Amino acid sequence: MKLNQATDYAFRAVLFLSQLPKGQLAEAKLIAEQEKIPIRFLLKILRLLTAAGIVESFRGVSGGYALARDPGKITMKDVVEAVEGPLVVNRCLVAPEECSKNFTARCPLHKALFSIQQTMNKELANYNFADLRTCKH
Amino acid sequence: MKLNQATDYAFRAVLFLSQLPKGQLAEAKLIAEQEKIPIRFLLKILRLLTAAGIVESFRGVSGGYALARDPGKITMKDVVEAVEGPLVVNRCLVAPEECSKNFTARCPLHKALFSIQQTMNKELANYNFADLRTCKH
DNA sequence: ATAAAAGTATACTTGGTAAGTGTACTTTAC
DNA sequence: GTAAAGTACACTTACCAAGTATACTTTTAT
Repeated sequence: MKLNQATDYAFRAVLFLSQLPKGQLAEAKLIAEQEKIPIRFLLKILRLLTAAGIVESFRGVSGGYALARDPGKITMKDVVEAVEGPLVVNRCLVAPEECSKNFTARCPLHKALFSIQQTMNKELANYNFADLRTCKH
Repeated sequence: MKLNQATDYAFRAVLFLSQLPKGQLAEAKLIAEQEKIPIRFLLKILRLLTAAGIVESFRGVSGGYALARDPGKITMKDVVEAVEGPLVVNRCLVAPEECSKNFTARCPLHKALFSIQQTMNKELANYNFADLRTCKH
């Protein structure tokens, strides 16, 4: 029940970009150094964030990365989903055939876990990077 | 960000025991069959639950397992912690030296993740097995 | 007393996945 | 046209989740 390391790095990278003046790019190398993230691993993560439309990448000399939209419009949930895919608290929630009892909707555990997952998603969606940047919350 | 399979099995085993008349034992073999859990794996999980004081074990012929206390006093959080240990949403929350920025308390991400973890714990503690047994919630 | 039915202890296996690397390629500014 | 950026994808390594094996102990019934 833990977020993975890539997600943690992604949080830091997005927070870093949130702190830049609007429109300014940062190269992967700079982010990696500042946030102490292995560069090649960061590049991979940045591609996930780009694919998800959270950051924008610019190739070529003096290229780099910037947020693709206002940091107030980027939540921790967005970042988690970009890196790990949708949150799944228990495999029975996504694969009923994995459920040893498989009567999904009638299983009280299933219902409880689903509700817990919803809470988790709501909570993650509560934090946006404009607030995080300025240490609100 | 997923609970592991052992925890899922533990939920089912505890729910099963919650449904027994008070004081009645069930052998591991019966639980395993009913809940479709590999027996040797279940035995291992039952030992964790026993060590945590959630179930009570009785050895010898006509031994078995029973809840160690009222199902209303056993929450999903208790079970998760018995099997996986305390919930840790991000490793920086438990190992500041793992945090690439390591100024723990001042890191806005740290604060956010900690608060999310707290919410998660509260939510898990909200579900007890007396309610789950009767499909409340 | 002893055999059978239960749980206990501990070590092992296996497969998958997290985390990180390597090599080769493409785009763009100068 | 070359150097500085990002891209693509394959590979490695190590750990850990999930499950299995072997040997042991406790208890009850006969």
